[in-house]
Amino acid sequence: MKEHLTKVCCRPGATPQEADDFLEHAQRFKALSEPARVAIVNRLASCGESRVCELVEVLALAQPTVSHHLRILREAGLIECERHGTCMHYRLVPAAIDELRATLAP
Amino acid sequence: MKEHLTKVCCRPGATPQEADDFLEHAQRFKALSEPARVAIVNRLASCGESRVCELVEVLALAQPTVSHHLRILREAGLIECERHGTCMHYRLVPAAIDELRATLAP
DNA sequence: CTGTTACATTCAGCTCTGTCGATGAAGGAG
DNA sequence: CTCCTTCATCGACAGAGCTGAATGTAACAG
Repeated sequence: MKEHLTKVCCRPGATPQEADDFLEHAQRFKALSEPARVAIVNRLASCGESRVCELVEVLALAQPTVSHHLRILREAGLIECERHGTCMHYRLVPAAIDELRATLAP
Repeated sequence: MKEHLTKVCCRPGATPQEADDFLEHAQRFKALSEPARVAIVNRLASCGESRVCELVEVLALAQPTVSHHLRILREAGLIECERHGTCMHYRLVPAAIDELRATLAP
């Protein structure tokens, strides 16, 4: 798939670098392509930090499902976590959100 | 799924309206969750307009596949089209891109 | 040590989605 | 009218992704 997108623009210099960018940007957007994950990001943006058990209660989803979504957001670099005793505290990575918004700029 | 996301934030006023927003935002992001569609948007942003046959050549994908992606972007409101003889001319809807970027604002 | 709490991972079922060949529809060209 | 070009739609298949029960892991209490 990736190598199919190597000559995408009018200008001659458009090549494999752009294909990588398209793939990377798509992966970032895919992390936000699920309502539950948008809700998690919204919650973290509002409250600053949340534990997993709080998100489970708020989203009304099973705990493994929430952990799955948190993993996807974490691997996309949009959120990060830190242990506090037995609890995991999740929070946004503002720079990643800014970067994602920048990819939509004209 | 939608009704699961009705009590997502700390503040008491967070309710079904937010659930709808999460679903709507997720659908917009999903439209950009595929490298081919990111490439299409990038192409239209660079060139202003493109015909389908041009996109087929540039993306190296089958014509039904390209039409499929164009349909998803069109139904998401991110692009629009117009007939010119036997050709369809596709272009971006800048307002939709702006709105999408606004949903990532703090 | 044992037990408990909080979370991650594994596994299996199911749905959704990307892909493309075949076909259909619409608009010129002759 | 017929033929050709351009694009949309249909149908089928394979792969990806969401979901949750069961299980594993880490940290703390006693």
